[in-house]
Amino acid sequence: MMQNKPKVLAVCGPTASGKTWLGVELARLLDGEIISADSMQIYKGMDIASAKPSEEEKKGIPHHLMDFLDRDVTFSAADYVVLAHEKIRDILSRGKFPIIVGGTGLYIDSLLNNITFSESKGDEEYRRSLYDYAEKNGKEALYKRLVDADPEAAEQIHINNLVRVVRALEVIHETGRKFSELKEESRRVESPYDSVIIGLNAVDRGVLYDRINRRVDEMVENGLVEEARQLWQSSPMKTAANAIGYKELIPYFENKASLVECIDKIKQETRRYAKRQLTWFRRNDSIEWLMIDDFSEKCEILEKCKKSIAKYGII
RNA sequence: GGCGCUAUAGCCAAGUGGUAAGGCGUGGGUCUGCAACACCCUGAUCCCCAGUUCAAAUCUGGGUGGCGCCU
Repeated sequence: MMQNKPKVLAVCGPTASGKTWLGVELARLLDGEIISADSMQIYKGMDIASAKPSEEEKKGIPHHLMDFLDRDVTFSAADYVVLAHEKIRDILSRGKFPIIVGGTGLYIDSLLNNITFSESKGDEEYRRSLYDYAEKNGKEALYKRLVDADPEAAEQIHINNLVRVVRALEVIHETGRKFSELKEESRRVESPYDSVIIGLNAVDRGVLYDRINRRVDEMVENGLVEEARQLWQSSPMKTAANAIGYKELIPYFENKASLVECIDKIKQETRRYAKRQLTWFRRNDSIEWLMIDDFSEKCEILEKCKKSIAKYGII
């Protein structure tokens, strides 16, 4: 363990677990600034669906990498990592404490583990040709190409996972190297940070699901449907098109489903998303978990959190 | 009160004599440039009782529940 690496704090957990609130409180406590690690809050607009904090909720704490990209721009974990490292350096140079807050597991892990993504930026045309190939010859045939080119990578990617098979082949095509080798090399450089990760979760899954359901209802009260309608009628989105809360409402706009049905769908998709987030974070055993249903008051969570980070010498 | 229909996993639902499809949800998992993505794994002895038969979720009778109609 290197001694003089700067300390960085991260708050992760499933959606609706209270990350935003805890992050702000910690920032106030530690004289810190927040760097969002959320693949949707990155975008401008989409305020309600992505549950961006209001100015009031931010309590004057600077929030970085949030609300700065146009919706028609593609963004990825590789882009995120570059920007986030910059922000951390910047915050540290001003003597402030960087706090990463978000639910996008890939972003957080890539940043904290200092993953260096391969040079391959993505060749749209080649990518399309791979999908065409799969369409014409079957996904088995495409998978076979990966097995031949990089058996180690093929072993780790399921034959049905077209998206990943295509990406691996694309990287191999562009770099002339094996995907599995590049992946191996990407971990070589040690992280420049000494990170402490706080994870928020509920012992009782039902507690989390109730919060999600309630929050979706609040979003609707706050104008989610109008926000969605505007996006639906406006420019096409790239990465942002994946956001939960918009695509589920389209059947309603097209008069193919009732509003209630669509809202229920949003709740369900959000619950499933939370579950996936949990499987992602749970495998990281360096996370200090805080169970939100153990506390009746928010301040108790903060107190418990202070104790957790005190162990790492942060306070 | 009478007549008809129906009863399969949390929900929807195939199967009409040979030993329970599928979908959804749920739970678990994978994840290195779209990650709020993509993908994988996951469950039942068929309402109850009796009978027919080598063999019944599948046929017969009765019971119970639901749906519809009639007086």
